[in-house]
This record gives sequence, structure tokens and C-alpha cells, in this order.
Amino acid sequence: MDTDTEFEIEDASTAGDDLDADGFPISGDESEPKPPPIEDPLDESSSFASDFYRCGSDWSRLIEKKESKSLVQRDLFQVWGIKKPAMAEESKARVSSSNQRDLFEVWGIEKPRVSVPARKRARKEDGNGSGFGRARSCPFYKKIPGTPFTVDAFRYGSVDGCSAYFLSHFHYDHYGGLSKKWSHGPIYCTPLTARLVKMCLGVNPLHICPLELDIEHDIEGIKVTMLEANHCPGAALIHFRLRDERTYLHTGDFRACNLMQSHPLLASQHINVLYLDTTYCNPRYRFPPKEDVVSFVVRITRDFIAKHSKALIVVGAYSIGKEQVYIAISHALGLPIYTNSSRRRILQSFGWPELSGKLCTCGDSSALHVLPLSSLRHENLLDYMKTYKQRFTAVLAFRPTGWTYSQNTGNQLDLIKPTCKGNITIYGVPYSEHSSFPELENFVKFLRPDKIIPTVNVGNAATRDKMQSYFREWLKAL
DNA sequence: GCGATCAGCT
DNA sequence: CACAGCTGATCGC
Repeated sequence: MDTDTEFEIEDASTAGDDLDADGFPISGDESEPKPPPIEDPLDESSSFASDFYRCGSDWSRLIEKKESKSLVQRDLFQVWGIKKPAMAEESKARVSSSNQRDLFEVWGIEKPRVSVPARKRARKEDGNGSGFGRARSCPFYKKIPGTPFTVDAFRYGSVDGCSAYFLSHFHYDHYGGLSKKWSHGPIYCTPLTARLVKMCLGVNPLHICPLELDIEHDIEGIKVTMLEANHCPGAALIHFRLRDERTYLHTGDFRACNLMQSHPLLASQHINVLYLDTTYCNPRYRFPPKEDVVSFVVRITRDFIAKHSKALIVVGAYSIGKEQVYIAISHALGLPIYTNSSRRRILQSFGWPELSGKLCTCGDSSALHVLPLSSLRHENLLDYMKTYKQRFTAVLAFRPTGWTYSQNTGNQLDLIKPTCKGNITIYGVPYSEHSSFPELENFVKFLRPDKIIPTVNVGNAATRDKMQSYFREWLKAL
């Protein structure tokens, strides 16, 4: 009956390499890691509890969109969602220089071609394990041993032995490689992520297999359950139970929280191997709770609006994520949310009435705008404000990312100093959608897995050793 | 001309 | 540093 083939986890290219205890190559960071030995099956098991669990909005409604459209925006006005105005000469020159138009053009000479050999230097190995670069083969920590499954492994073409490709969430460094030409196998993900894969990437729906959260699905004889990851909309932890009762949890990207620990699959059942999002696995990262950051943002916004009657509030965001920041401002101050049509389609596709109902299609209709994080620079924001003529006279912008966290500030958000240039004020706020170090510690101490495989910051052997030493400490016998 | 990918950058 | 991309150059169709 058990006819499925054991997943091919050995790469011929690395068959001779020495590996450390965690399955990473000892010889350096350039070579391909070899898989760790497969864990022995343990016998602990218990019946599947059918309780549902949610932490956040109901992210499960289905809205089908026919068209496929790229997220890629070519010009700032498109990003801003406004018509390109006839620009004043000085403004034009400024935009031109900030776009790094080269000196050769200014000098009026032809730009010399970069030689091909110079461009073909050794590619930098990516440190976060996302595996960019076609020549690489799929790293072991994206393969689930004992199954024909991979997680977030779309940029390696057809992965040997893989008959089901899981996508944890819709961020580029995880879905990279997916396109309308995808034909290497079925893609399993949450329904919300499935809609984005179809709508934004144009992947053939025949390949997309949505899995409802908190339902145990049987895929090729393996029991698979998607759990809310508290990361971005549609993000899931993926729980695998093999026929021999071996149990693996792949966190994708996640922010561990107490509510997660009440999920029946985590509360009362053993996990053999934990594939862990170790983005901030360093004791210096101790973010405040997201709620505290949101309250802070709302308070700063209130104060700013009290001082500037014609204020424009800008929240920076990637494709998806950080929604709670601008939803909270919108709610607290009674402002609709303006963003360009591309992002609007994405936000609409979530199927959250409380968000969809607040979106407006014209920038003049609201003082609350959502822009790409990359465009939150003083010069950009000044230009942006000017395109609305006299509608706005000052800008307050927020960059909500864990990277802005500083140890000096710690949890005292009031110590955060914005950068100000003229009427443009930019706050970096430590709103993280990844676990902080204490949150990782708490989660691991709660789960007590037999083995932990980090999936981020694995490009450096010293960092890997450091992380494993934290894991050992956390898992010490009580 | 278009889509995909790559190096470089934040 | 790099959360998750963005940009311009290049390559293949």
C-alpha cells in the first residue's frame, strides 16, 4: 500500500561535501547544503482536534478575479495612482537626478558598455535561503523529508522528486519563480494566497490548490493542515503528519504569539522537526507588541493633524502586509484609505469588508495614503505632495518594519525620533510581522521539538552555530 | 516587443 | 545588517 517513493533529498552535486550536525556544508557558504539524516519516527500521537482557531480577521472569503496583472509599476505616477502632470523644469531635473540618470547623459556622451566578463562575477550566495539564482538547486531545508513536498521552492525549476509545491505566503522572496508558465506541479496554499497567485502572477488555476485553514487535508497520503501565521494576509504555518506519525511544522514566515499556542495541533501534539523563521533570532530584537506600535502611530497622527490642518498621512507597505497600521489610522480618525489601483485590487481580493469599504479611488478624497515603502523618501514625498497642489501642505509618513527597531529606544516608543525635512516628517516604527527573539524563545520552549532547522540567516556558518546554541539552551531539560 | 532573469542597491 | 522588494540592463523567445 505504501507505494510513494521516498523523497529524493540527496543532491548529486553535493554528495561528497562535509556537513555540520545541522546538515549545512562545513566547507563554506558557496556549496550546496546536504540534507540532514531523516529523523526516526516517534510514536507520540493524539487524535486530531477539530477546533477552529483564528488570530486576526476572517481571511477566508473567496473572490475570483479573471484578469492577471503584474504588481510591477514602472513610473512613480503610476505608483501614486495619479496622472502624469506636465512638470516644471526644475522638478523634472530633480526627479531625473534622483532616478540616478547617469552622468554620461548629462555629459552628452555615449555610455560605455559594461564588459560581459565583469558582469559574470561569481554570484553572491543569498544569505536568507530564498535561493535566488537559477543555477542553484533546491536547498534541503525547503524539502520535507519522507514526503514528495517542498515549501517555497519555485525558483529551482522542477525539483527532483517533488510532486507538490507548498507556498507559505505571497511575498516575493517565497513565491519567486512562479509565473504564468509554471508547469512543474500543483501549488498548495491558503485560499487568499491562491487568489493572489492567480490574479498577480497569472498562474494557471489548474495548478493552484487552495487549502482552507485549520482543516486537515490528505495530500498523497500525508495529512496537511494550514494554520494562521500572524504574518501577512494569507500566510500560513504548514503542519505535516506523515503516515508513520512523524510530524513536521514549517513556519514559513510568522510572528509567534500566545494565541497560536492554543491551536490544538500545537497545544497537545508533539512536533518532531520545526522549520523555523529565524529572521530576528538575535537577542537584540525585542519588538514591542504590534498593538503598541499601532497605538503610537495613531497618537502621533492625531497630534500631527492637530498641528497641520492640511496634513497628508502616508503609510509605507510592501505588496501585502502592514494593513493594520493604516486600518487603525483610518478607523481612529475617520479617514478613507487611498492607494493606487494595483494595490486596491490586491486589498479588495482579501475579501475583508471592513477594509474594502474604506478604500477610495481618488487621492484628493482622503488624507490617508498607502505607498510602497521604497518611495518613502523626503524628496519623493515632497514631489508627491506637490502633485496634490494646495490640498496638502505637510506630510507625516510611517515606515513600519522590524528593521527600524533600535535597542536604545527599546519598547519606549516615545523615544523614537522622526527625520524631518521641511514639511516632510518620516517615522520609522518597529512594527514587525516576524517573531522577536523572546517570541521565538517562548514558541520553541512551548513546542519543544526534537530538532529545529532555521530557514533564514542560514548563509553564514557562525550565525547558524549561534542560532543552534540558542535552540539548545531553550530545549534544555527542565 | 515582451517576459524573465540578473547585478546592484536599499 | 536587510523585513521584501525595486531598478535598469540583459537575455531568450
